[in-house]
Amino acid sequence: MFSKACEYGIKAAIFIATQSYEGKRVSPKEIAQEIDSPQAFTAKILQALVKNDVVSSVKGAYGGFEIDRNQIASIKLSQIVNAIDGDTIYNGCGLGLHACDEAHPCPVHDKFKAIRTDLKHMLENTSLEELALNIKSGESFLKI
Amino acid sequence: MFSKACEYGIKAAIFIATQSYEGKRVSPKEIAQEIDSPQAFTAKILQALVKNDVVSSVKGAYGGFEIDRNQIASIKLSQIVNAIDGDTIYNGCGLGLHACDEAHPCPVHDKFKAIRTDLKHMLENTSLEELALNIKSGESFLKI
DNA sequence: TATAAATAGGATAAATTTGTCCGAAATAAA
DNA sequence: TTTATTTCGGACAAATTTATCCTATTTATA
Repeated sequence: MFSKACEYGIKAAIFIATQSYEGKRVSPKEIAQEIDSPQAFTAKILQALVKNDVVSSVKGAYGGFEIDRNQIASIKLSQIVNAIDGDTIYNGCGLGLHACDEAHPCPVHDKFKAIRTDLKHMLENTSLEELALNIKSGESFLKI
Repeated sequence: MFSKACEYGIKAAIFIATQSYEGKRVSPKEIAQEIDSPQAFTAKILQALVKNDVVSSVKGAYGGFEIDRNQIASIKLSQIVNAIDGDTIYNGCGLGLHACDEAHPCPVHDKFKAIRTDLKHMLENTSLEELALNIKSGESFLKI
């Protein structure tokens, strides 16, 4: 569904959020351990999240990655997915046609429409807050 | 959503079905032209569809690919997707966790569940017949 | 100011997916 | 039986994604 990079990005953002609630900045090393991902690759993905204003970074000693506590609730899954994979998952054609639309649909256009709309809606209405709180409460997990 | 190979496979199967209704066998060359795909790569994908009993092939002169007219209605999209991409799209974990289930869910487990179930249901209930008939009637298109 | 710690970012490598090429095997027709 | 045609299948190549490594830059603290 999503690229590996996007999976790591989502998990990283959730972990950073949980730590930011406690006023802690985290390093790519900690993040990679916590979400079971390759460290250097994760660091690259974090750069993309910083550029797209999903997380913020502080360079130098005592630096690290964090998310403004007051913004966690307003950050949606769609922002993270967009930052890394773009919007082709829920906007592109299911069969890869370049110009697929209502007037010129691919064979599965209508069939996919509902599913993609649901997916889009879900991504746009799922906040980092609820995902992070579920992790903190032990209801869900970032690895294994 | 699907791999390029899977997109080509779905379109190829639809085209073969339309031609099989008219008793015509088709070559990878014709298929590739009709669905706008790389010919040799398409031929490889056709082999996978043959192995998984989605289409049948006839070797030698006057050979080609075809689908038994009486089976077109009973072949579902899910068979094609399974033959090429496997079932990870609607069975694997949305965040790539190896052992994600109800008891040990990833943060998006429940959010994805409905969407993936819908996707699975759609793929299992969409027949090659309806897709091929829509192409024949000009309601949908395989390229551009 | 010097030092240590941390992210940024470019270069590179490995793995996977996508795509090509060519000879072997099969088959219909002359 | 020979020939032309066609799929099969293995080897190879290109492109993309995933992953690593190293240096530059930034910054808090001593």
